[in-house]
Amino acid sequence: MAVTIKDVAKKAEVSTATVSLVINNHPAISEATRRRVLKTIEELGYHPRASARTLASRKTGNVGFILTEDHFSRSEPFYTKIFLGSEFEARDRNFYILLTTIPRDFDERQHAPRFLLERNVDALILAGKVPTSLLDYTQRFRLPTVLVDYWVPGYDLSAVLIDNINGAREAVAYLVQKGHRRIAFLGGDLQHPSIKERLQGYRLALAEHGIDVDESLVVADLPDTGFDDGEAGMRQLLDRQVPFTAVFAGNDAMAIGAMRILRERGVRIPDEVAVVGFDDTEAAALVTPPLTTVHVDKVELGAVALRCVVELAEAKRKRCHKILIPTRLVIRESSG
Amino acid sequence: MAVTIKDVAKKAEVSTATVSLVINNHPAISEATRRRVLKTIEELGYHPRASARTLASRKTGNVGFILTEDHFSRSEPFYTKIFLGSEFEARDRNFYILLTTIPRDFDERQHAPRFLLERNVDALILAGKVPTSLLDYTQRFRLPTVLVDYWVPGYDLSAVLIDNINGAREAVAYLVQKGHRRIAFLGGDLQHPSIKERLQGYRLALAEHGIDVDESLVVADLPDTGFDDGEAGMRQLLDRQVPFTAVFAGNDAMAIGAMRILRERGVRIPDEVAVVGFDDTEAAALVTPPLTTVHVDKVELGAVALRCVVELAEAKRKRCHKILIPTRLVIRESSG
DNA sequence: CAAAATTATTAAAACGTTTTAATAAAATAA
DNA sequence: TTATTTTATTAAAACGTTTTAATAATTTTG
Repeated sequence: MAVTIKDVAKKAEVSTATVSLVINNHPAISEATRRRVLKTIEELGYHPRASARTLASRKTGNVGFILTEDHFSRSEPFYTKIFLGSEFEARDRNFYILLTTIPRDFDERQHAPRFLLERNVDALILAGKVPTSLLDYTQRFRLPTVLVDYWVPGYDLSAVLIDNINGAREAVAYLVQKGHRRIAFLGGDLQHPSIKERLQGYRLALAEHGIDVDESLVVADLPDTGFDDGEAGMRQLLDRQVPFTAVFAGNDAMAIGAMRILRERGVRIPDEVAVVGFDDTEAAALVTPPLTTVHVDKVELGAVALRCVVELAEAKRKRCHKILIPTRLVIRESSG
Repeated sequence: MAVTIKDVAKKAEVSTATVSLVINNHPAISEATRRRVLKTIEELGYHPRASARTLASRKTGNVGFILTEDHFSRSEPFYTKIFLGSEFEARDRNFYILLTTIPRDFDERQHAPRFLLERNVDALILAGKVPTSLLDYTQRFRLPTVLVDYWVPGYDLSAVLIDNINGAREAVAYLVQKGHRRIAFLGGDLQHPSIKERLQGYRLALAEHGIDVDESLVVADLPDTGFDDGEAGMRQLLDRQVPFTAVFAGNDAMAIGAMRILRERGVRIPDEVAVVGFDDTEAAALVTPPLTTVHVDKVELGAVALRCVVELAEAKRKRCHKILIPTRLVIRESSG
C-alpha cells in the first residue's frame, strides 16, 4: 500500500526515469520495456502520488470553479447543474474540480481563492455573473479561463453561453403560430444579460411575423427575476387593463409566479391566457398546469465549459471564443 | 509570482525550517522572529505550494466525496444539496472536496476513485446508499470515513442521518390532531431504509394516539419511490375502495404524484383528502396546492458530515457515531 | 568498414515543502 | 561559579515524481 516508482523501477530492472516515461507514454521507449514496466506496475499495484507529480511537473490535474455566493445558494439549482455537468466531464478526462464561491463584492485581499494562491489548479471556470474585480484578479495568474452563462466585453475570454435570442424567438414564434397576437413579455429586471437577450428574441419573433410590439405588454422594471417578481409583474400587467392572450416570461420562476396570480384572479390557463417560461427548471414539469418552457441544457453548458478549458490547459487549442448552446422548446399544458 | 519559502527565508534571514514552523504556527518560535517572518511573507506575497506541502507532510487538505451515479443524476437535487453543504463547510475549514461518482455495481478494478489511488484525500464522505463492495474497498485505505443518509450494520462507521422516525411521527401526529383517523401511507419501495423508518414513525404516531393501523391503507409494494410510483400507488389505493381522509407519503415526489391522480379523479385537496409529504424539495412549495411536508435540512446534513470527517482527520476525535439531524414540519395548504 | 544518425536508457538535478535530530544560546539550579 | 534545563534555531534528509542532458547501443549511410 505504499509502493513507489522506485519499487517498480527496481523490480522491472530499469531506472525510475524509464518508469516515468512509460507512465506518461513517451514515444522513446521500446515496446519490450514498455510492456515489462506496465506488467510490473500492474503486479505491484502501483499508482503515482498526485502531489509528487504535481510538484515535479507543475500540472495539478485540477480545474478551479468559481461562482458567487448568491448563485451558489439560490434555491433553484441552476448553477449547481452547470457544476455537475463540468464535474461529470472532468471525471472522463481525469481532472478534478475545486469549487469555491466568492462574495459579490469580491476583494482580492480578503477573498482570494486558496487554490489560486497555492497553485492548485491548471485552469479556471467562472460561472454566472462575476464581478470584474475577480476577472482582473484571476487574469494575473495567466490560467486558461472560460466563462459560463456570462460574458463581458473587454476581457478576451472564452465563454459558453445559452442561445437566449433563438430560444426566445422560437418560443414566441410558437405562440404566434398557435394564433396568439397579443403576447406579453414578463422580463423582471433587464440588467440580467440573459433576460435582455430573451427580450431581443421576443421582439425579433414578433417582427418576423409582422406584429408590432405593444410596449404596454412589456414588463421590465422589477427589482429581480424571481417568483415574487413574476407575481408583481403579472399584477402590474393585469392592472394595466390591456388585453393579452399569452405571456412569455423571462424565466420559469417568473412564469410560475405569474401563473399563481392568474389563478388567483380567476383567469384560466391556458384557455384564457397561455403561459410560456424559460429555463425548464425542476418545477416547470410539476406545477399545475405543467409549464411550457424553453429547455436549457445546464449540464451541457458545464460540460462544454470543462472540455474547452481542459483543451486550453493542455494547449490543444488557443481559444474557444463564444460557444452558444442551443435550446429546445418543451411544450406542456400551460400553452394549450 | 513565483516566490518560494527560500526567498522568504533569505529575506527574513532565517532558515527555511523556521519559515515553515512559523507557517504552521509551531510554539517553539520566538515572538520576535515570528513577527519578522510573517512580515516578510506579507511583503513578498508568499503562499506555500499545495503540492509541496502535501508531498512533505502527507496531508492533502482534501476530502473525497463519493456517491453513486444514480444519486448524482437524479433530477431532484437531494444529494447535490448535501454536497453543497459539505462544500460550504469545507471552505470555512480550508479544505477542498473532490467529488466522484461510482456505478451501483462498483468493481474496484474498474471504478476505483483516482483520488484514493493517488493518495489525494485525507478523509472520505460517502453519500446515500452505497454498495458494500465500495465500503470494503475504501476501508483498506484506512481513511476517516463518514456516511451520510445511509447506514449499514457491521461496518464500524460514523454516519449522519435524517431523523426519519420522528419526522414521520410528527407529521402523522399533526394529521391526527387535525381530526384525521383514516390516514394512508404511501411508501413505494420499502427497500429504502429511509422509507422503512418513515413507515415506523407512521405506525408509532398512530399507536401513540390509540389508532389501529389498517394495513389496507399502507401501499408499499412499488418498484421505486418516484413521482410515477406515487401515481401508481394512489391509483392502487383508490381502487381498493377503502375510505381515507389523509395520505402521508414517504417523500415529496410520491406525494406530488399522488396529488395528480387525486385531482384527475376529481378528489379535492385538502377538502376531501389531505396530503403530506417528506423531504421538502424545491417542488413542494410550487405545486398546487403547496405541499405540507417534513423539511429535511440537506445542507446541514452535508455540513455536519464534513465537520465530523475533518475532526476525525485532524485526530481531534476518534469517532462520531450516529448523528441524527432533526426535521421540521412545514405546514402548507395541501393539509388544510 | 568507418562515420553519422537514430533509438533507447539513465544519472542526476529539480520541484518546494516538512520534520527530525542536533546545536547553540539563554535561563535556571546547585 | 559550573552544571543542568529550557528555549530557539537550523542543517540536512525526506517526500515521490518529472525532465534534461548525457551516454550507450543500434541502425543507416556513404
